[in-house]
Amino acid sequence: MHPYRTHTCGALRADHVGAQVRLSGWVHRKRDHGQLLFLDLRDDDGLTQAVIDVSSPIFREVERIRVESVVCVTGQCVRRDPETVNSKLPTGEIEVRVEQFDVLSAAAQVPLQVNSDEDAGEEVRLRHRYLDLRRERMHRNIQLRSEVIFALREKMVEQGFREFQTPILTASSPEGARDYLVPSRLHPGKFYALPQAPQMFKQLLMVAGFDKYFQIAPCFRDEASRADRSPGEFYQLDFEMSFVTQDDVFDAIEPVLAGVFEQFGGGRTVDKPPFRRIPYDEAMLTYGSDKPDLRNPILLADVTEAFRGSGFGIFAKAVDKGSVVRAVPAPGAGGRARSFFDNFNTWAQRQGKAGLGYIIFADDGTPKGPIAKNLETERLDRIKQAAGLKAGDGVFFVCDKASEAAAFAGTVRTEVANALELIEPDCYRFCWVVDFPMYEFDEETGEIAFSHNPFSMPQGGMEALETQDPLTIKASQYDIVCNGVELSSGAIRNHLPEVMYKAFGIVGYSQQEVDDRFSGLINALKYGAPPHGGCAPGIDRMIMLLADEPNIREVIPFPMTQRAEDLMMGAPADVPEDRLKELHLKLSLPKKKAQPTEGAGQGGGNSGSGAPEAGKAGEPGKTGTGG
RNA sequence: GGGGGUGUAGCUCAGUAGGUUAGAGCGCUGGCCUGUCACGCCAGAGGUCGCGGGUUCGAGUCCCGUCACUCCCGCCA
Repeated sequence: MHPYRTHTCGALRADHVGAQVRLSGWVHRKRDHGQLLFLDLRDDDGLTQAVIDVSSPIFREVERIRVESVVCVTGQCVRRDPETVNSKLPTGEIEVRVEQFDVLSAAAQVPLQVNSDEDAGEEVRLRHRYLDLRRERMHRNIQLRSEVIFALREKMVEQGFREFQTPILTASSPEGARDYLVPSRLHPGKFYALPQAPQMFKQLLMVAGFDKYFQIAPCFRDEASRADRSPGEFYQLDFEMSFVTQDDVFDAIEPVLAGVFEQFGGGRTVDKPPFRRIPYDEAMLTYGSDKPDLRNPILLADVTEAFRGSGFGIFAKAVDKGSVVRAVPAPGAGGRARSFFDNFNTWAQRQGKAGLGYIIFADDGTPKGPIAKNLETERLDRIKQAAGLKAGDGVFFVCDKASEAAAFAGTVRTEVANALELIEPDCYRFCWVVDFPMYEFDEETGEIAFSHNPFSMPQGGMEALETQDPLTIKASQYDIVCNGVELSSGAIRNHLPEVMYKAFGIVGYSQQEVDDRFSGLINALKYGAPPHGGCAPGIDRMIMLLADEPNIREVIPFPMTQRAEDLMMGAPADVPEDRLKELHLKLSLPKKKAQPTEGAGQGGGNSGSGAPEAGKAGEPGKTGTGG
């Protein structure tokens, strides 16, 4: 007999009755009746009940075992009496009579309860992640993650893609997020950067003639985290294709995404390819967002003209000064109490906005509310028409500069739909947002800047760059969005060096600077580069959607805290002086506020992390180069 | 960098208007219980109320500072 197990804990069924079996696993739960004891034994595969009674010489020993200990149980698989069958368990028709019992590893009292759905605090969960991951929900999430990634690989290969690896130690990429840096021992004062994405490498693979690339790519960014943004590192399904148009890219990835969501979406409705395509400008106007949630039926409307020169002075004046008015319909809210609308107004003010005007159309169509009193019937009709309103509806108004109005109307759209419970349940709604602007005006610097990826091909190519106002040029840039979550962005790339120089010239880079900063890529483009493009959907976010988790850390086995610390491993950590010396580094730490040093660490007990208290390690990253 | 929330037993939380001995459930320890499956019953141990300072006759509660976790803005595809 195998020293540990003949079966896994989810395997035994009625047809195993009579067999001599051996199971190993964790003691999930104990039910001690004094003369009779039940043990639920758990492993990756499932749960099996083991039973022993007082007549056994090892009864006392089994009785002493603590939950979460790892044990090996040997005995006969027996059928349960019909009245004691547990229909909730796949193994519920049988149980194992304990004849031999070996403790493989005893557990101390656990700091969080594995066998409970009760949520533990995030800090405890992260500090003892191996215990947290034993819990059913987390265990399922991580298993799902594995299956989704396998399916993605399978489907990408089916589409003719090949998987490649690209360097982790690489050069700092000039645009975008802050890099994580790795000091070089052999090159004093120089640093590698961890890739924010394998962007340039995948383009170089295209130049190298590999037609279709993909990678489950780790990406590193030293930026603040959010509920949907993992601190430090995350994964993308990174891919790139040669000799393609935007439509070819969409055609390639849509079946992969739709397929995975179909397969793992738990029966929720999934949009069929081709997904809707929404131009950026329309997205901002109609949804108030560049990542529209299509589950939300509310469509915004521009009603600026209805207020121009109207009796509602606040808006009329603002419009004269260049503001716009966006209408956010609240379908069916006409019957709601006045307080429903006023609460939105106070909510808006708490957000630092001027307020949120509204009109209520009663069931007989009578317009009510302070704004309605100041508008003539023609104006009201115009608003009704533009926003698609009917009797029994409400409508909110956002009045502000165009960009702010769009963004806030988008927020209101979400809030109103939530309040009215209008979000379509149990579905995945996909769309592409296309035609992003190539450039934007940077209010802070007063200069023109790339609005997204600088390596995208401007629509209209060289001619557009030479003849158009830069702020009107669109990029061949697109985002894929699911349920209002931005899964990724992608682009048809700029593969022409002259166009590249020109594009960078517009934001103030000289040819020399472009050569200096992107030498790898720009040189490669000079030796025959295929037109190419791709995209990189975020894998963690996909799994988050599939697992229906509100937080991305719930689908990552070992995430860091919001401040990018690993509480379990103690990273980032101080390093000994001689290691710094070897790397030619000298610390120049920020001044600490004078503060009596705290006593012993707050970890207390046997946290087991082994991390020395080490005071408050100064901000990492503020390292100055030596010599 | 800024704003919000949270921090009380190993875990999840309650703690009323500042008042004497800080509670509950789970877990833990001991006892009882032969068909439970969130087993049940009885008893017990366990608390620097995150930390530091202040106000007060008196602080878990009020004030200031600080730390940690978290949500949001900035930032970031």
